[in-house]
Amino acid sequence: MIGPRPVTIKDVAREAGVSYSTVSRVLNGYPHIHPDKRRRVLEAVDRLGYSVNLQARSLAGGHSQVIGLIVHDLGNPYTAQVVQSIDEALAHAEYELVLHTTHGHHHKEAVYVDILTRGMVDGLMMLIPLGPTPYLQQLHERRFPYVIICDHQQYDDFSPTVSTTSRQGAYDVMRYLIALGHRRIGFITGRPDFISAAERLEAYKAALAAYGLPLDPALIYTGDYQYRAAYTATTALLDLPQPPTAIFAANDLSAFAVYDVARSRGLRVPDDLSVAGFDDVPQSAYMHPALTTVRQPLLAMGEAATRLLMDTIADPNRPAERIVLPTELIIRESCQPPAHSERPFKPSAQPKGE
Amino acid sequence: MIGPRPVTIKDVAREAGVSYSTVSRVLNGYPHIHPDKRRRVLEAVDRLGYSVNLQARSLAGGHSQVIGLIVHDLGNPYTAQVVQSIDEALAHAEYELVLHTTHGHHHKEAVYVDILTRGMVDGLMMLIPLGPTPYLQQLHERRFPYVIICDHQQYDDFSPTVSTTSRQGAYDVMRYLIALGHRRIGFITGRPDFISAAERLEAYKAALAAYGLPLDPALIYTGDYQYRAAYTATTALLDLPQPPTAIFAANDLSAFAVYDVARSRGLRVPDDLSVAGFDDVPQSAYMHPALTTVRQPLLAMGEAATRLLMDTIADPNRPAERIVLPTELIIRESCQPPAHSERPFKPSAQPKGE
DNA sequence: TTGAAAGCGCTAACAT
DNA sequence: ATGTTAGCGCTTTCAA
Repeated sequence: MIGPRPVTIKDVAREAGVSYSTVSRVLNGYPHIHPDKRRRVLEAVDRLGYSVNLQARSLAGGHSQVIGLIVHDLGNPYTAQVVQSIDEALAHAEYELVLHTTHGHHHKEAVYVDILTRGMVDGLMMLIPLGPTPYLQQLHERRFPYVIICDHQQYDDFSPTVSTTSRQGAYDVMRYLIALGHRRIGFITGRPDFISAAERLEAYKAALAAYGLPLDPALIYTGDYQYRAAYTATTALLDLPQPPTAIFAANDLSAFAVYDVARSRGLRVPDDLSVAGFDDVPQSAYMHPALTTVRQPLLAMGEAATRLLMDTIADPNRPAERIVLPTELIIRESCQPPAHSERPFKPSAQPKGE
Repeated sequence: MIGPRPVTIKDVAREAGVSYSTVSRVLNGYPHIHPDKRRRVLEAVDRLGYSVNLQARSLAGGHSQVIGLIVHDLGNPYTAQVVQSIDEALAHAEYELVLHTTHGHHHKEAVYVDILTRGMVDGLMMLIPLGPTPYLQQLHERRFPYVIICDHQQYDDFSPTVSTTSRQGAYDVMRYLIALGHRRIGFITGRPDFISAAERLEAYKAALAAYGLPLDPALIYTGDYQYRAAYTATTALLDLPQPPTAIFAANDLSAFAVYDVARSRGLRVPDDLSVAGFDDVPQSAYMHPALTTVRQPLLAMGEAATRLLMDTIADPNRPAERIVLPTELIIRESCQPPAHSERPFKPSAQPKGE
C-alpha cells in the first residue's frame, strides 16, 4: 500500500500545538482538559481527517471496539437473522464485528477463540449449537467477556447466556396438535448431535406422555435440519401402515420438505395432513398454506446478547446472567383437525405433569 | 481481563533459548535458519501454545490476515449467500473476516472504509449496490487492495470488479416469456436508486423493442425489491383494464408477492398468470409452482472476489481485472403460454438488434 | 545465520 | 491540566 501516509495522533498534536497525549485524552473523553485545547484538537482532527487506528489502541491496552462472533454456519436463515440483529445492535454500541464461521468444524472453535481473544476483540459472542467445551472454562477463568447464544437453556453454570424457551415451544406445538384431535403425530428430528434436537424430541415425548397418548417409535424419524433428510423422513412416515395425521418437523426447512412430499402424493395440507415447523424463518409466512410454527425471537436474541456482552465488558466480574426469551406458537394455516375425527379432541382435565 | 498472561513471542524465545527475532523469522517462514533452532522454536511454540497477536503483527508492518467486507444489508438472501461464500473462500486462504453493514446508510460507507483501512485489514471487499464514489478513487490512489462485487457490469474504470451478466439475464427472461407467446408482460422494478434495478428495466424495454412489442408504461410498476411494494404493484397490475398475462419481478422476493396476490384472487400460476423472478434464492425452488428465475452465481461471485482480492494484495499495482460471471435462466414451473393464445408465439426471424 | 534495537500508533502511568 | 515516557507484541532494519 503506497500513497499518503495515514494521519496519526502526532500529526494532530502538531497541528493543534499540543502534546500527543493530550490528543489521546481528548479523543478518549478524559474530563480535565482546557476547553481551548480541546477545541483546537477537535478542529485539527477535523481538518486533517484523523481517525484512530484501532490496532494500535488495542495494543496499547485500550479497547479495540471490536467484538468477535463465532457462528457454526452462516448458511441457514436462523443464524443469518441472529447475526443481522447482533450486527445492528453492535453498530448502535459503536462496535465493529469480526465474524468467524466454523463451517461445522468443531475443532476450529478453540482456534478462533484463541485468535480473537489475543488482543483482537474486546468480547466474544458464540452462536454455536453445542455443549460445554474446555475453551469456555478458560475464557471464564481469564475473565474474558463473552456470551453464548443458544436456543436451549442449559449450557454450563458460569457462562452468560441468551437462550429461548425452545423446549416449551416444542411442547406448545404438540399440545396444539393434540388439542386439534391428532393422536398419531409424526416427528422429524433435528441433527442428533445438537442439543436443540434432543430437546425438541424430549418435548415431543413429554407432551405425548402428559396427554396419555402412546409413544410409537415408528413415528419418530431422524433428520438433520436439512431439506433432503426431511424429505426422506416424510416419505417413510407417510408409507407407514398407519401414517400420521400430523407431522411436526424440528425446523421450518424440514417442514417445507413435508409440504413437498405431501404435494407429490396428492395430499393436501392441512386437509389431509397437518404440518408444523419450528423457527419461523421469514419464508414460512409466504408458504401455502402458511406454516404453523414456533417463533424464535431471533431479533431479541441478538439484542439481548449484545446488551449482556456490553454489561460483561463493563464489569468482567459480574456474575453470569442468563436471559431466557420466550418462544411463541404462531398459528397459521397448516394445521387443522384430522380428517376422520368427528370433532377436536378436548383434553378434559389437566394433563398429567407438564 | 485478568488471568494468565497470553504467551508472547518472548516467552517462546526464552523457552527455545533463542532471540525473539529468530522466533519471528521462524514464524514468518524466513528461509535461512538453522534447522536445529527452527525445530526448537517450533517445539516451544507447541509446548507453550503460542499463537501470534494479529494486532501487533499488523502494527509492526506485517499483514493482519484480516480482510474487511462492507455490505449494504445482511438481511436479504442474496447478500447472505454471497457473504457466506466469501467467508468460506477466505477461510481457505487463512484470512479473517471483519464484517460491516451499512444498514442502507450510504454515508457510513466512507466511514467504514476509513476505519478498516487504517491498519485493520489487508484488503477490502464491497458488496454495495451503488455507483462510483469518492472513496473508491482514494482507495485506488493509495493502492489499497479492494474489490467490488456488484450484479451489473460498470462501476468505474479502475476498480477490480466481480459482476454478473445480470442485464443479459433479465433479457433472457423476457425473451423466454415472449417466446412463450406473452405480449403483455408486467414488470415490477427493483429499488430505483440501485443500478441493478435500472439495468433490469432497460433489459425489459430492450427485449420488448427487439421483438417489436409495444411498450405500455402502465405495465411497469415501481417496486423496491421488497415484498410489500411488490404486493401493491401486483394488485395494481392485475387491476388494469387489460391486465398482463405474465409478470416479471425484478427479484424473487417480489415474485413471491405476485404469487400471493394471484392466489388471493383465485388466479392459478402459471395457468392464469405466468411469473418470473430474478436471483434464484434457495426458497424459489421450494415454492409452488417452483419459480422460473435467473440464477445469479452467488457462490462463484464470492470465490471470484476472494481470488481477485488475494491477487491484488499480492500485487497492488496490477491493473484492475474485471470478472464477469454468467447468469443462468432457470426454467421451472411458473411460466407457460398465455391462456388465450392458440399456440406459442415463435419469433420468426432474428430480433432486431440485441 | 543470528542478535540487538528501532519503531508501528497508541494508552496509561508518571511527572510536573 | 498537560507534557514526557515506557511499553503493548511484533516485524524489520542494521550489525555482527
